[in-house]
Amino acid sequence: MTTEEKIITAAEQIFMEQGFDGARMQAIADKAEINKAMLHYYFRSKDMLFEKIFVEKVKVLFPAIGEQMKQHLSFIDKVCFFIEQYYQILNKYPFLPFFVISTVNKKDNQHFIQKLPIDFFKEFFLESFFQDQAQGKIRQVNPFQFALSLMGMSVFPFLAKPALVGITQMSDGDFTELMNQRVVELQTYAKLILTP
Amino acid sequence: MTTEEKIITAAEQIFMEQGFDGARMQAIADKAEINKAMLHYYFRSKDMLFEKIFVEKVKVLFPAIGEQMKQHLSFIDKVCFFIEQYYQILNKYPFLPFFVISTVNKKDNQHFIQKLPIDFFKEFFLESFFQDQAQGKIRQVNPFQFALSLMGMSVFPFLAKPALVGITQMSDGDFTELMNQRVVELQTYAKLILTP
DNA sequence: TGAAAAATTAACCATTTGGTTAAATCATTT
DNA sequence: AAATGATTTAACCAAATGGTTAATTTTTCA
Repeated sequence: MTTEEKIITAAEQIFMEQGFDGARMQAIADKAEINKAMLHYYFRSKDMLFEKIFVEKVKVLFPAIGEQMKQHLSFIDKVCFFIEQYYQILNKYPFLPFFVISTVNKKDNQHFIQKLPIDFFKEFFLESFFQDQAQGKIRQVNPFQFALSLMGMSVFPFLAKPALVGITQMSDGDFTELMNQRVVELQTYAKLILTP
Repeated sequence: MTTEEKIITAAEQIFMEQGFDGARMQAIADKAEINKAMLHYYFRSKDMLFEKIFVEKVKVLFPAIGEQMKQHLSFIDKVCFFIEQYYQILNKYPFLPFFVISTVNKKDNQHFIQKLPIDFFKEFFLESFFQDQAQGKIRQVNPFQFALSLMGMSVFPFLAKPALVGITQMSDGDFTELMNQRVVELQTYAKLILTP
């Protein structure tokens, strides 16, 4: 493992746990087991290190599942496929949604918003939606509202995970189990909402 | 306006915008137009000031709409009423969900999790759910999953507001308009999901 | 092998930050 | 008005933080 990789791995953890403001360069250095000066040697500044991590992580959260989506013909199929794929990612990186949301929610972070890769929304979601709706294959719902709902339902348990786990006393395994059940539950909801 | 009120008002804004770590005591003092020492005179420390704000704001986000809910007989009615009431609160305090989520998501904040008033979930949500489900008035969905979905659909647009506004170039008025439309959209979704 | 380049370290620095303090001002009561 | 207590201020402080630097070690390669 190179020093650069050690730094990135450590920075990911610290930034995800503590956020940009809460993260300390020394803490990253400690976790990476390197001298603090190396952080600046490789990434110049805290801002640049953070941006590196953010850009990388955002690619994971807005994945390139567009290609695979083409296989699924109807809009409803696409949505169900999305839920399934997305929960694999979320289960793997449960802190990602909060990391992205909290970065984007800070003032003067318009800069990071532009970095969000959202093309696939127009390309696969909207296009397919209107096509199927014109054919009467899905109900007259507002596609934008539906997209927000789909994202919200998917992502919210992960945003609220610490609260959920804290309140219900469930283990990490319990949570994963709940999220696995959730895939088919959300697919059912989507079908109920969309099927005319 | 007393000094204490000035402080609270200023602290609310700064903490909501910047989070605990990002907030500066000096910034709060400046916004309140008072001397920084007053903050400690009235609230002792940054932690105690923050806690004061958090506890207060959390009461707003988990409102006492339980009483009014009794009027609504069926579970579906209750859910629709909840959506309507909740969006009034969210439109008024759009940054609250992020504030609470981001506080709770930080390590070592188990302490704040205990402060979340969630009794009304068991009291009004679960109880009514099982009652109506036993009578076959609602579909066989998992109440916990449904609650998570309902919260997620409701709250997510506000969590993602900066990104949404940034990407779509919509104005604040556009956003509010979208959220107003959203009330009936979500009520429709809830009915479609729950009605057998 | 040996010199140049890259990587690493320890010590250091300027600034910021939450918090304190002692003195000053204002309000209240007698 | 004088004494008392509450409120407010400016100056200050120690600790922490992001960042730098000069020297040292390791790697590269002619």
